[in-house]
Amino acid sequence: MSTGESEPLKSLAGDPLRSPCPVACVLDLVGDRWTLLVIRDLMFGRSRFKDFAASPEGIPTNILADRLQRLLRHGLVEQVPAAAGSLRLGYQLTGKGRSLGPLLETMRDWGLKWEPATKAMMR
Amino acid sequence: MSTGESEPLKSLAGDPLRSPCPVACVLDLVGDRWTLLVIRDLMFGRSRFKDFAASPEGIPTNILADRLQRLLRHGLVEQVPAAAGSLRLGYQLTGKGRSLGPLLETMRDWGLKWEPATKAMMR
DNA sequence: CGATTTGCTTGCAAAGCGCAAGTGAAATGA
DNA sequence: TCATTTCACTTGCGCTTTGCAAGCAAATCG
Repeated sequence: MSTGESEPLKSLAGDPLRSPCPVACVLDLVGDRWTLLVIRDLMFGRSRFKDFAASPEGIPTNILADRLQRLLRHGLVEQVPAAAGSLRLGYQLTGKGRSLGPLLETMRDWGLKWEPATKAMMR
Repeated sequence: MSTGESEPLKSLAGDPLRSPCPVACVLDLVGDRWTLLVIRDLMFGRSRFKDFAASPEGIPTNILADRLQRLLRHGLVEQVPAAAGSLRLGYQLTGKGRSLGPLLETMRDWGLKWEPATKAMMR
């Protein structure tokens, strides 16, 4: 049966997709000025709220809290004990999150090539 | 001589950089929900304002105008006559803009792998 | 314990976004 | 040629998001 109304597409997390385009879908996840910087820090092995907040770009703490929630919701990040026997939780990338590595590398290489004022950090 | 104040880094286009990180620099250029969709359309050979506006994501025309200006300013896009003998102008990618191809492909592949509701278009 | 650090939340002003409507120049067609 | 339509924006407006500062309770440290 058909209603004549087409259902809006839904992402895995339940959010409506703007279109079936995979690029648009990725942008709905990480298409802002901060999210991929947090993921970059996670790739470097950082795991604590304060570590992300201490990065040189200076992400506001309310934005950081929001982005971490969003990454948890979408399964890019998970929470683990911050240290052995600690009550606090830290964050780490899931397989899905880690698989954004090539995307970050591609962005890094493009930035290095076209913006001479930038420099890659090792660690 | 030194003032004790460190100058804020500037991008090629003169905007201040948030940090020397090439990833942060790229995000300052294309880190939003629309810019890379316009570049995607340009990669597909589209060149006119109305073509971008007609894409299924439905970019608002004021945002589109703003993003095209910004892409021009940063040298990712240039203007050319829309047709032979036409007074109107169309847009096309510069070498710098076209070199974002691998980034879009990486995003597309990630989206296809992790969001089953998406589908790549050929042309 | 008391002091400090951490991981947030809240309040607020400013900026950006999204929708709809408007505008003037260019192209089209009769 | 001249009316009509299309195109490429621009404007206005309400809403959301952002960014900064301050506040706060729980966890950790000394």
